Amino acid sequence: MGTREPPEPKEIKPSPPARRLRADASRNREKLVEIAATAFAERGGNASLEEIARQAGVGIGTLYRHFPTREHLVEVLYRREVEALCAAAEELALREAPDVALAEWMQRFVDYIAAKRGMANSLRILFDANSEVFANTSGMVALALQRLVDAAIADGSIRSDIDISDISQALSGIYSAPDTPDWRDRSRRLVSLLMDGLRWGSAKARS
Amino acid sequence: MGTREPPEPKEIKPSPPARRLRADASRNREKLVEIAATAFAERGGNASLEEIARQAGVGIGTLYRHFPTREHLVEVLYRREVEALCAAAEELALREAPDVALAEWMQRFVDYIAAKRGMANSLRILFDANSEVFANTSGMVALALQRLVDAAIADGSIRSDIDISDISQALSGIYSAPDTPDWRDRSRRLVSLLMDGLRWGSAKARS
DNA sequence: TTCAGAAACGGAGGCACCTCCGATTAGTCT
DNA sequence: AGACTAATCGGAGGTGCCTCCGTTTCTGAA
Repeated sequence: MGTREPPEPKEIKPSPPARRLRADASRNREKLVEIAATAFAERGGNASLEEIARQAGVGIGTLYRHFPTREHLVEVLYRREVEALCAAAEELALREAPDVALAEWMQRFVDYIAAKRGMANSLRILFDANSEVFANTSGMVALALQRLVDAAIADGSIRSDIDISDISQALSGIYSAPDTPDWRDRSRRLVSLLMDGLRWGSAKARS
Repeated sequence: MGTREPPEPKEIKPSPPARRLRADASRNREKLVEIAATAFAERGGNASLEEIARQAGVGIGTLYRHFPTREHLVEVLYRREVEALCAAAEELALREAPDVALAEWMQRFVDYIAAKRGMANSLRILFDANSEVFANTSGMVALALQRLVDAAIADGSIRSDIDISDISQALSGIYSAPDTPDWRDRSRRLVSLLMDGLRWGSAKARS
């Protein structure tokens, strides 16, 4: 399998008007994204596009029309997952106590990032080609985190003298740890450790 | 052309004993390196290995036996060029006045790095897989630079209150400038500007 | 010089990438 | 309903990657 240079970047740009897709087209696109999501999750950035097309019951040409390059496809999947992650934040905020929601979400975030390791290269290329993607998505994630943190502070369940950049940095330490078999357990412990730190000195702890 | 992830790193390690190659083998290897050097220079990191084998009048299998991965080949070419660069330093030191030698060599260095832009990806993978390569080669280059600078300082033709890390940083500013058509002219001017700075306040300038 | 074994050769084959274009079909107009 | 057409489909085809293994070439010892 080659490890060639990226081809000349071939503009990854938003398709301007985006007239409504024909029924079959949008069906196929949907199916492709679905299949691609699991394929990339399983096989990492090396998933075969032909295999994806085959599993989606679609010709390779159709895949390439919808996603002219591997990076287009990666972009769509990436956005999709970021949105899911942010949606999870809102959902957790409604369902759980603020500090529990925050803890749970941080764990998901770490899992999510860890899963992306195998695609580092594709993502790097994507961000190079279209830095907007990175700006948008990281903004969304920061916003989700901000809300969870604000809620937990307002509720008095975590201390108020930290901000999300502190937390981001702590999280990055966790997910960049070496990739051992017990990685996930370790990261769970670290996240809960972090949470304990956040709870310490909170209004509730003081009371 | 794919932009897949790197395959699992497949050990790029020194071949320990390296028994003498059979005559035909070393002939072929030589030819391959030769051809590959120009192919990579022209087409960047995307040069086709099959094309290289073909031009060398050799089967693709032969190429892969000598260089099991693209990165092995890149490594050999890279080392070769670094050695040439260092050899040029010695040669210039003998032939030219110390400050002229330094100026000329810095220009070559910048050209050299600029030529490597297209292979950034392959080099990155190579360095990840075998960081020794990077350590060795950058050490060699630093040493070459050190000698030229020492000679020029000893000779009094440049100031003595700088060290090579200052110069390295200045050079990196030059070669990381945007890749416009007049890039080379600009870099020549910048190098000569840097040289003037180095000469200023030197023993000779003071006298 | 001869020859046997080791070493090297080289290309067929299998998979993947991506393009191109004739066949097919969804949606629209009469 | 039926015809029209633009959008979509899908796969053949050319190229590249890399592996595998039967064939050829070299070399050192007899």
